[in-house]
Amino acid sequence: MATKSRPDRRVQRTKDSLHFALMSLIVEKSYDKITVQDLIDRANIGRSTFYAHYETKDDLLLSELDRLTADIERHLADEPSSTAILPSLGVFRHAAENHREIKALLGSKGSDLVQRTALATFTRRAEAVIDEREGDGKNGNLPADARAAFVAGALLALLTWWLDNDRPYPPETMANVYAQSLAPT
Amino acid sequence: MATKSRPDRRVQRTKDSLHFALMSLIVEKSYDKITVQDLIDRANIGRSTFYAHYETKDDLLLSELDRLTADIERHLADEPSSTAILPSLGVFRHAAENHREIKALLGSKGSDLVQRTALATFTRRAEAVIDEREGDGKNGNLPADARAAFVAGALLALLTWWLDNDRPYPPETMANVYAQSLAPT
Amino acid sequence: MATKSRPDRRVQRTKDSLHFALMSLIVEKSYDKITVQDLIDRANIGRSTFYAHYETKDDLLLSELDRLTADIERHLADEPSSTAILPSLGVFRHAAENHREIKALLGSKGSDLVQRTALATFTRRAEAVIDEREGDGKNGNLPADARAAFVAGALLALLTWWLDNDRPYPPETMANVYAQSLAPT
Amino acid sequence: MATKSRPDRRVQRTKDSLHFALMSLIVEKSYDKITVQDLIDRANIGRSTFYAHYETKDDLLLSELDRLTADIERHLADEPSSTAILPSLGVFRHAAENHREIKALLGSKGSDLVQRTALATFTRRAEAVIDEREGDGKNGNLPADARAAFVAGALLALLTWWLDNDRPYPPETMANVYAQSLAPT
DNA sequence: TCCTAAGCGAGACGGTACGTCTTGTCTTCCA
DNA sequence: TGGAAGACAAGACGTACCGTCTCGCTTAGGA
Repeated sequence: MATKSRPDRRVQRTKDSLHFALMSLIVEKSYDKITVQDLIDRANIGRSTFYAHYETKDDLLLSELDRLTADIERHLADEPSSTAILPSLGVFRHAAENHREIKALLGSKGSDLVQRTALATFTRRAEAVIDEREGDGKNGNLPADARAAFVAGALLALLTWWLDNDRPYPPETMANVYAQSLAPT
Repeated sequence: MATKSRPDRRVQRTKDSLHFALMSLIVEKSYDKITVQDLIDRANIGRSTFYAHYETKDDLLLSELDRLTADIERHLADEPSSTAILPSLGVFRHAAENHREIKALLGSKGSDLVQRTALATFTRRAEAVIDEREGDGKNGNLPADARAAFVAGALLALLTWWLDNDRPYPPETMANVYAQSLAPT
Repeated sequence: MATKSRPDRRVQRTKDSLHFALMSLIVEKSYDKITVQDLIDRANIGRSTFYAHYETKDDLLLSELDRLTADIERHLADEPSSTAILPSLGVFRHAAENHREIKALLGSKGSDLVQRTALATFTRRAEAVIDEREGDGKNGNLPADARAAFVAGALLALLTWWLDNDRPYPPETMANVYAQSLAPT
Repeated sequence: MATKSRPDRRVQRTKDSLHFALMSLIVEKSYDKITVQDLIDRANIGRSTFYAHYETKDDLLLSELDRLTADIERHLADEPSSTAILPSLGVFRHAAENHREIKALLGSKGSDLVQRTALATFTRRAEAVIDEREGDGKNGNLPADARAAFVAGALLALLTWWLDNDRPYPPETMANVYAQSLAPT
């Protein structure tokens, strides 16, 4: 039969309200002090409506994160990773443009869930790049997974520090710190 | 008047019970699923006794952390930091010896509170070392605080990854990954 | 605006459960040994639901009392108070009919809060009657408030004693004791 | 040997302190808001010292009560109970003399434990008097126990009301209210 | 254009954990 | 060596959220 009726326009409106509510609340207090009640009050929706769309508060957060992750992964992929394993200039530039949003999620007000997810993304990407270059044989004596954890952790820590301190240097400087702190591969 | 009466021996016994309870529980489930009730059941103490000694669950965690931080900082300080800014071999060796405890606190079962505290410790230490070497003029064009965030984040990420994956390589290999991934200073 | 939304049917069900729970518990142990936990276990409701409807355990008790007080006051008012200031036969008869409930609240298992409230009700009523008859001039030399306290205390004590001793005499005898023990006005 | 220790003078000192502490606290807040901690703070004694002498807070209260009860019972017994079953003038006079203490225990700030104990004392006494007069045959048709409950309750209520309202009339007036409100026996 | 199913707000509910408070017991230290 | 100090286990308190639920109202979209 497949009635597959067109999705109700109201659903998207509700999700948008929640998205907006979360981002506006996270500026005011750290993520884990935000309650579901806060969210639904701010979004002007009913309690059950929230749970109709998201299983938990973290579920909502992850749906925010999905959009950001996609963006960042694109930046990691697009840029030719010259010397460094993870190309960072694009990431810092993107973070500068959306700094309010990204700082909220990634910074000290955010959730460690975001940090963990981001670290996993970076690590996966780094591992892929290393595996690809493996043919060189260079540094083959050092385990690839550990090296991936290193570069991913370094980049994420640098990015988080930069945002938490309100971007004291331009993206170019940050990319330089990253590239020149790493041993040439 | 400074009555300064000798501390009741029972107090230490209670704190020890709680320390043991926390460490044994964190092996079973992640830190933020542990309730105060779990702790006092395991430690066989009364609810109010817990709150007589610690303000919150996090307070207890931090008191665990204090001991570990002191240990690790000693290892960071003792070792002559040859090339790398943060000398890592001692840290990995120490972590290997106390891996159960440190994995519990630092790993994915632990709290991001521990991660944040450890990162702050590492960063502070790195900044001190960089400032000290500043005389060299080398790399003086790159901001010291950002470089500190980089090395601290990299070391902590590497350490956390290593412990979470049950130490797949010996400490010496890990220290090598760390040292050789960093650009020579 | 007077939104005056229709009362949720569930609310009444919850209150009924609590009413029933209290009355069934007070038979088993004296009122002040009953905990809020006992009540919500017996009523099969959640802890916060209890506090959504009543501020404290006493608040629930008073809400029970309100119904009883209304009943009793009606009996005091309806009966032509022939000789005695407070007409008692109706009260004893009413108490006989609802003896389980009234004994629970008023008797030694109940709370002194109930005693105090009942005494206040009786005293108020007695004072009203005395004031009304004041025209007679009789006994005008004795203070009305003290006389009211006397008759109210006597009736309440008699009633309480009667219930606590499982009504050893019929209501008519009790009303006689009351009426004939009082000096004719 | 015969250590047969003379009661340690300190014991009496401790009890006195507690007596004083209770009486001074009951002026400030109602009996059941007073905690054991309040008592021992005020009396400047250790917690275990309190429990060495009294089983509970009520136990201390009852020990206060014992002294008062003895006094009052003497007044009930001494006076020739002319017409009324319970002779009241002595009681009111005694209560006037010790009004601070007796109001504290018997009044609205006190405990219903005191009320119950006092009521029992009065009732027992009244029953004794009625039994003694039984020979007359007068009123023999009315049950003695109920009549005792009546007169005891009336006297206690009158006394309590009088003290709670800060003795608005002299003891003689109160005794008159009592005597003339009762039917002549 | 109507009508019906859905989405929705409002909020009651059972539960769980919190941090506080008080009780009566038990241990330690001091005078 | 006995009493003051106070740590302790136990458990009730009232509060805060959670995730589920029931209720009518509103409203979009297919007929």
